[in-house]
Amino acid sequence: MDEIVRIGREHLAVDGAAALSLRAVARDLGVVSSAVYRYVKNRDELLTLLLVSGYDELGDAVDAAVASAPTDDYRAQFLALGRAVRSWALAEPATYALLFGSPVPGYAAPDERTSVPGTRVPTAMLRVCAGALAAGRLAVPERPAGISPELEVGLQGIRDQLGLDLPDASLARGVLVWTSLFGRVSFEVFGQFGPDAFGDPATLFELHLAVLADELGL
Amino acid sequence: MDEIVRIGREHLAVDGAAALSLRAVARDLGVVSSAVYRYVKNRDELLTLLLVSGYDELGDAVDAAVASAPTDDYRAQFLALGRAVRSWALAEPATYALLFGSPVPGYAAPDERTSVPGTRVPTAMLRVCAGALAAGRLAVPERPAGISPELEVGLQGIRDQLGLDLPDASLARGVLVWTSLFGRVSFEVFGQFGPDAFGDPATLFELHLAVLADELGL
DNA sequence: TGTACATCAGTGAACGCGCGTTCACTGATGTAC
DNA sequence: TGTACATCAGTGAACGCGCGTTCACTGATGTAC
Repeated sequence: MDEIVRIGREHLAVDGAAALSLRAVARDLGVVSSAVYRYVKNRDELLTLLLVSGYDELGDAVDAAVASAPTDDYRAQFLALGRAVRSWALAEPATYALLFGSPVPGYAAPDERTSVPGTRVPTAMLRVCAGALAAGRLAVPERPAGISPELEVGLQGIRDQLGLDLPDASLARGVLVWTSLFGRVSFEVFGQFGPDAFGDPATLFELHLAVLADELGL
Repeated sequence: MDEIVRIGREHLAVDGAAALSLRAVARDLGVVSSAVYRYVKNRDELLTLLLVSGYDELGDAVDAAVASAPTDDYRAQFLALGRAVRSWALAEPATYALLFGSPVPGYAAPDERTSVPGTRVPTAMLRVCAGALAAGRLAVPERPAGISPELEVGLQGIRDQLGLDLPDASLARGVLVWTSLFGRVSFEVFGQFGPDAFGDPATLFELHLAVLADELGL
């Protein structure tokens, strides 16, 4: 039942991921704790369910945002993506923390169930870049000198996995912009900016997003 | 006793911050659990102690790295800072997670004890920029159009607090680079890059750091 | 040099709590003939 | 239309666990005279 997932997500917000308790979910479900075991194998599986549900919700929000921008305006698509990430994170801070905060101790996400939904955002971002490249609208940075053979293989891995044909320099930039975006959002969501938060975080975010778009070559 | 802090940090590594237990620390200390209360008021205070100890260790590492770069090479100072952050994070992933991961549920860090050590890294970074500016070696970006009055006040707050005279455009960039650096490091430390990690994360980090230095105007 | 006393580190028992997980079970609902 | 049976959702008791925190206490160490 996705009632379990819904309530689980609520509990994430109150207790945090590490303290997520099957018993508490059962309580809110109005059911005895052992009943939950009919639907969920154990606590780890509940976490996995929440993880996947979160990744999918974020992925949907991002895809919708990108799709709502003009098809030939790649910079606008990236800006929409960035805003969607921030909005969703601020709306769902607890689930965001589960996905992008510190790992839950003692829990390892099963790759086979999380890796696809977990890469939807970077995939969408690089697809925007690939679209811009195809349209001759991507500024490809000069190839940096220090690319090692191992790194070349790694970047090729991304290309193969996504089926996108971006040059190494753009891919490397893409990874930096991806992590920068989430770093920027995490600091805001997790309160690292301190109590004042620079007065106007939304405006500051717009400034930052524009810099990231430049950096990507859009 | 800083024996408590030492053991507490070890436990962070095994159990994570949310599951940090006074009893477990006492056990490793070879002492009955109630004995710890002679030194620490309660669990929250232990967390605060660990937080401050972590911030200070990171701050020391960063300051030392910056100081070891040539005084007139501001870009080298920034690169040293970035490498120090990454090295320390990889060496102390659990403490790093306490400082920069998801907030511990039910625990709010007391501002009066954490705000000073907590701002050492961004302070050091902006000091490098200020040095470069004074030496005429900082490329100040064009002032972005969208700076709101509230944001202007917020940026002025940073200037006042740090006693550094950097233009708004550089400060805004500084905040982005700061969050980007930690975002990039967090993804690597928290395993968000997936099992392969792009083949050669150290080289990729160097590439990224160079881009961030450019972005800062160094 | 010796005695009286205060300080202090650590003890051990106890409190009440919530947790994950297992197990044999009840009773309602649906299906087959 | 009616009966027999299988399926299935949920029950409730129990297990053993570790936790934070309080409390009255012991015994060693240090200080004052």
